[in-house]
Amino acid sequence: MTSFATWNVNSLRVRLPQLVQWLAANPIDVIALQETKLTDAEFPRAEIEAIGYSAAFAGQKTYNGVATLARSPLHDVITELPGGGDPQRRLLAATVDGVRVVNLYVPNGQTVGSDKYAYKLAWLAACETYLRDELAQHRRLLVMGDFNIAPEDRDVHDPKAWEGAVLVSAAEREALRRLFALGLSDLYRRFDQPPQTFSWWDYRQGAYRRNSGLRIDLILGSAAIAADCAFCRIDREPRAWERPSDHAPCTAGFDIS
DNA sequence: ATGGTGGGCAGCCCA
Repeated sequence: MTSFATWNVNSLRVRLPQLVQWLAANPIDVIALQETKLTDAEFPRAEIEAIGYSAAFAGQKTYNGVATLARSPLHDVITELPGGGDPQRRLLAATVDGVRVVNLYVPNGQTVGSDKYAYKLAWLAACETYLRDELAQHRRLLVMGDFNIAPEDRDVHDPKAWEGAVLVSAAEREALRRLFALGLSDLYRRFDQPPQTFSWWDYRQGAYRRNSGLRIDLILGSAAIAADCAFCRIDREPRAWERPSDHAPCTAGFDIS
């Protein structure tokens, strides 16, 4: 079994002890991290190597930042969407053990109609073009990260309250559907799952305690790797730890022959 | 309640 995970840690500096704890308890081969909020110079490489992982990272000061940790070497690393021009560090691709792994931190979008929302949709369109190319080159492709989009109403604790809002709006879901249409499937939905399972809960108003969450952290797989997927789950336990990230880690396991 | 909480960095930005 080879296991891949994704986790928006909301500051790797703050969450490093929790990451180390979680990796000690879970046999993870590759983990994609988002919102590291560290420059590359500040990346805790020694601490990561000490627990047996190599790392590739694309960081920036204060905001965003992605990193991919792996027990095997990371090859052919890409740190931005082709064409460049975006100073925000939101994408990191690497090949590990024959699997192309794309780590995404999709823009939040703030509110429908805002400049940040337009940036989100433009970013997703550029990402679609990029992923089409990656799919043409790699039979086994995983795209995982914080998509900042709940794919369907069943991924939303209160669809009526959220109707039309950012993270669930029709244009965002359509952009995500276009990624699926490339030949990527939401691995979580390949299995029976308990209802009302989410990956993110707002820090405010006791959202986690009330399970007022959304499933916005996803693992997408190309057909070849999806066929080998044995499980996909969300581990909500770390969200209940002291001083948690607002996101839970999501894991997919594969029988890769 | 155009609030609420948390991270980062210095009175706001961003989620």
